[in-house]
Amino acid sequence: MDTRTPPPERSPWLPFESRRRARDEKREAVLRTAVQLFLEQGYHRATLNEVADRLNITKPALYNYFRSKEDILFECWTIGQERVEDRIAEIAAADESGLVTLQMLVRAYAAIMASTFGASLVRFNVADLSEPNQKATLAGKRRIDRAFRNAIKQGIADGSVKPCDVKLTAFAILGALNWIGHWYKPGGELSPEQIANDFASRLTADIAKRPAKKPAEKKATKPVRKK
Amino acid sequence: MDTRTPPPERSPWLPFESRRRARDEKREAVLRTAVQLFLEQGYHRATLNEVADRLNITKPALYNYFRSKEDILFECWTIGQERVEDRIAEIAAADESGLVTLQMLVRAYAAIMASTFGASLVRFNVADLSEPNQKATLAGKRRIDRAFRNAIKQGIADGSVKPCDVKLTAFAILGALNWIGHWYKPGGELSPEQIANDFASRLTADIAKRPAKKPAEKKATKPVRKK
Amino acid sequence: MDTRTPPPERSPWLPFESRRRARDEKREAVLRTAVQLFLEQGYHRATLNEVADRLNITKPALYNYFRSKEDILFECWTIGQERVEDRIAEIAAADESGLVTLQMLVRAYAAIMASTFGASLVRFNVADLSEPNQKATLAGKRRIDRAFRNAIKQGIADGSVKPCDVKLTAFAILGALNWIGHWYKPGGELSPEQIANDFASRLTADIAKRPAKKPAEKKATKPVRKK
Amino acid sequence: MDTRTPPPERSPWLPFESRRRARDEKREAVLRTAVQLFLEQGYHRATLNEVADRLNITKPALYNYFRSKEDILFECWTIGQERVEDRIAEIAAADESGLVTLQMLVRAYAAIMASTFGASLVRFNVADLSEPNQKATLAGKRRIDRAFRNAIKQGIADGSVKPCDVKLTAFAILGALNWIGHWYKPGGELSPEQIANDFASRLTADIAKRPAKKPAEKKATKPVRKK
DNA sequence: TATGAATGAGGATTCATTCAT
DNA sequence: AATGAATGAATCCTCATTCAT
Repeated sequence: MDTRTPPPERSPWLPFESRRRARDEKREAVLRTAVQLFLEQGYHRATLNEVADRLNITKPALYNYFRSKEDILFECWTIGQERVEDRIAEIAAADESGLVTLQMLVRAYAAIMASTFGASLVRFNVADLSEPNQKATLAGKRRIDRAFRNAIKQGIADGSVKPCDVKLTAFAILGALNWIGHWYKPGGELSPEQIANDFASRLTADIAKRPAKKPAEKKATKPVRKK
Repeated sequence: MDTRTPPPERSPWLPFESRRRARDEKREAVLRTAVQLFLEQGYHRATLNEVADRLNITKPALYNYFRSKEDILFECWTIGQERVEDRIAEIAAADESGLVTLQMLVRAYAAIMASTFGASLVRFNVADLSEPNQKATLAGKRRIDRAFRNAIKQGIADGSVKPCDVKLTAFAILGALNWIGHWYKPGGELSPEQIANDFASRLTADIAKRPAKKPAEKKATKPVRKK
Repeated sequence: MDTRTPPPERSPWLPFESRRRARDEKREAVLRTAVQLFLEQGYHRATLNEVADRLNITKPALYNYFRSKEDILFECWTIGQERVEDRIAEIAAADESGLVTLQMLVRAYAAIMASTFGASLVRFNVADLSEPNQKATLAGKRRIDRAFRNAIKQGIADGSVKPCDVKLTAFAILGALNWIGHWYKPGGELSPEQIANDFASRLTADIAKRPAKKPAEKKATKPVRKK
Repeated sequence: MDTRTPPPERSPWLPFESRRRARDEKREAVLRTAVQLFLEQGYHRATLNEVADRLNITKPALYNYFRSKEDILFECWTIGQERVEDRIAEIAAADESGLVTLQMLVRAYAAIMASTFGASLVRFNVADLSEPNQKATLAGKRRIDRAFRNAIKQGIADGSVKPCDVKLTAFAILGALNWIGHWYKPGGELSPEQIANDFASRLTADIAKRPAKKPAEKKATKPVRKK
């Protein structure tokens, strides 16, 4: 409907490229709108009609980009999940001490929880996904869990974290973090970064061997002995 | 099921009483079944037919006890909420120090979160309630928030709690607690009481002025070194 | 249901009689309440529960007096119909001229239309009755029609009425009368009797041979030549 | 669906136009079917399934054209009402004497009553409409009433009508007319036009100052002095 | 790619009616 | 005679999804 009459001197790939890009942009727009609506009203109350309306398109048009409503739901969840996993990978690559790693995880995860796609991780209902997608979801959740638990275990091993029940500790920390997805409203007193920094120290205070004073903003600089 | 064969000296009210009791028992049975199903499948996927089936009655029979599906949802929520508020009132009446009060709140709330009606407090979607019921729900949530914040404030005032950001502290604690409603499965390694006791000390460790001895479930034992 | 343990000194008939009377009174009360409600809300919108509520009894109690909702509807209609037929018979027995008979019919029918049971004759929907009852209803309507047409025919024959299309004349008169059942509200400016008298002359004015001066209130005194 | 192969000189709007037209035609088809069914069985007994069946579509398809069953009911009523009001406006514009105006109203209204949409005006139950629609309905009925009353009043004023009780006269006339909606069956001996003409003279005979001899068919030719 | 129209599946709700007490 | 509880049948309506254009 657009790039008709492509100027002959341009590579024939460009229109294709730009077309793909346009398509991806529209896909994303749908997801952004949908995740917003799902969070506002819940997955079931939100209708595809409403999603389409907000985008000034019609309902069937959505099916050019997604196979089903559930597909949209799952992709929203996936985006959040990928963001988390990317950060986890980055942090793992930093190869810091257990405590510092944990603090970095907390900070990163807190920030994500304050975003729409992040909140979708904890506010969507797994039961609304198809069986295969449920599995993927649960696997993802487990990976996050594992990242936190591993950091704690490592911390205990490297002496940066006091011995403690790893599972419960991880649950407590993740619970506090996930809750952000429920109470955080953009435009409040605290920015996501402030919350993230506060939680990074707060949630690790009781298990840090050396009273982990506010870990630095951008980087956990505290020279806790590297593993 | 009841006082059939009424001895002649019994009050003529008994049949009435027993009928009322039977009715209340049935109401409760419906709520127990419904809350279970709602937690398993989510409010929208769960159908009244399924609720009725599990109770070996027919769908319209439910309407003898509840006005609508939403009514059932709200009553489930109400039961959980009342349990919490009852405990809050009891704890407030105990008139302990801020820290101890907070620890008692944590312990009580954690235990409730590990029950079905408790979990419904955090796993149901407020958007699924009618406007007036939404208001009631939010008011209830606020009262819980306030109870925790007040305990923290009081603790700061009476010196049992370190100065801290009251709001964020409460959010962190409540988040860890609410998360129990998502991960706790009956029959796991830890009993609700164990979780409750663990969290009571864990979640207050970093803000307790004097090494929060593991507040006794029966007794506070662990001499955790002061900071 | 029966005369168990009849008090020995009283006639065994009296309790039975009075019981039957009580029963009949209740039946009538149900009908009065029902017809009222049916007229207010329409047969389908009116529920038996509401009928029962207004009588301070419960819904199943109604089934002691009637076999079904439709039964109630039909009996309401029957009462109205009987009232009409009784008057028709009386008037026929008076053996007056065609015109006078017609005027008497109009007056009588108008008054009935201004009553609840009368209005039910024209405001209930025949389609809501069972097949046999529909037949009875239609037969009744036909008898009324016939009474009016006969009076007109007779009037033409005896010279008290101008020659005219009998069928259309009857339709016009009955239409005006039936409409009363729709617009008459008790407590208005005009009493049923006033309306009845007015219509008696109004609706016959154009077909009366001799200008039918207001026929007298109690009796159609106008000495139209007797047949 | 049609105008494929658009001749280049045709407006590009045609496909749109034709689609809109198709839509309107379908809407109308639904209304025609529905009004028929509602008249046959009554609004409540008639189900949307049956309406859809008669149209060879499925029930939910109806919701492309109407918001609810009641919406359909109301639109049926509206069509009838508009037909009446259009004729009223035309007749008012003719600016004839009161008597002639009245006769024109009677003739027009009688003809409409013999149509399905006209009959729906008097055979549907106002109580089946939503509150706002009830108001609209009643307002419409009042406008019709007023048209008739005004004609009578004007007739009295201009001397073409004998002094009389305006309200009762209008009731009598409208009653006779409305009754047509109940008894008229297409295919009977009399055509709607015949009925209309008959009633036009019949219902005004008793109040016409100069014995209104059969007012002419197309036009009230009787040289009643123009106002 | 986008749309209007249509569909199938399902779900909550209402209500007359019955039954055991 | 009356009641509370239960039922079965039905109906409206919603919505994700598909299809022809």
